[in-house]
Amino acid sequence: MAYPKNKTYDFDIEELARFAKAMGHPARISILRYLASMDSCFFGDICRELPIAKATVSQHLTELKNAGLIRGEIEPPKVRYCIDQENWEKAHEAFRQFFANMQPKDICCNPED
Amino acid sequence: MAYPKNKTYDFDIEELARFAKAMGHPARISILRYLASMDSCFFGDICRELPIAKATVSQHLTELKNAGLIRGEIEPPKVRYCIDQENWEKAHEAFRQFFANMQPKDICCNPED
DNA sequence: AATATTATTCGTAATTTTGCGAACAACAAA
DNA sequence: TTTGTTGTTCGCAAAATTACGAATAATATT
Repeated sequence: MAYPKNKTYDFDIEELARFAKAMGHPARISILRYLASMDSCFFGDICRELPIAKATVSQHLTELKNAGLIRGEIEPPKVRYCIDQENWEKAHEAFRQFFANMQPKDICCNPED
Repeated sequence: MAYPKNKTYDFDIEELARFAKAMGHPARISILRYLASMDSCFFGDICRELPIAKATVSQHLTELKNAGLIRGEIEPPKVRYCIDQENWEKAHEAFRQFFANMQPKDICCNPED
């Protein structure tokens, strides 16, 4: 049995999957892209960029925070959000390595194509 | 819940989210990494690498196929799987651009850190 | 024809995700 | 104190995800 059937995966794999999962929704990609294009902004600014209710935006922000990709700071009565630089770099590197792993090939599966 | 009809996102954003979502599970990351390390292999080989039932592996493979990241070819009585080179490159480029978009910053949200 | 191998599909269940409006909390302003 | 602004949380519902064993299909072997 090549892989012990104990239902776990290596840390690197779980970490990459966690980052990918956090990015696995267009609203969250939109949020990240928006935040990445500036220093920081308020919840209301993000909300105005998205075609969904504020309650839902708040939920997506929570998921991104839990994944470590963004941070939020209370500035009464507003909340300022920004990219979490450290984990953003971690994610960047994880994806970079993942794709770099691909070996060059001649032909795959389908020689007739 | 599939975004309500009048609430959509740009194609690029949806595409990146779709790739990310497909990568958002450790089993699928494992499969992709395994396939990326070789030319191609059979279902049984993939199955042996994972700590989950074959029915579940089959489901994950279907998701990766639907996302366009892999392909499967029947070679009775086996099925040969491989990375879909074209879409893999598309995904690679999409992630690369996404992370490249980040502007360099001095300090974010938390000057006291 | 009967049997073995390989992988998908079916049926089902538990959990998570996505979404919204309403209610709420915290603070500022009038 | 009352009102307004900002954003989170609550309560709920629909849909998707993840997982497994059993059944099935397709082919090769005996």
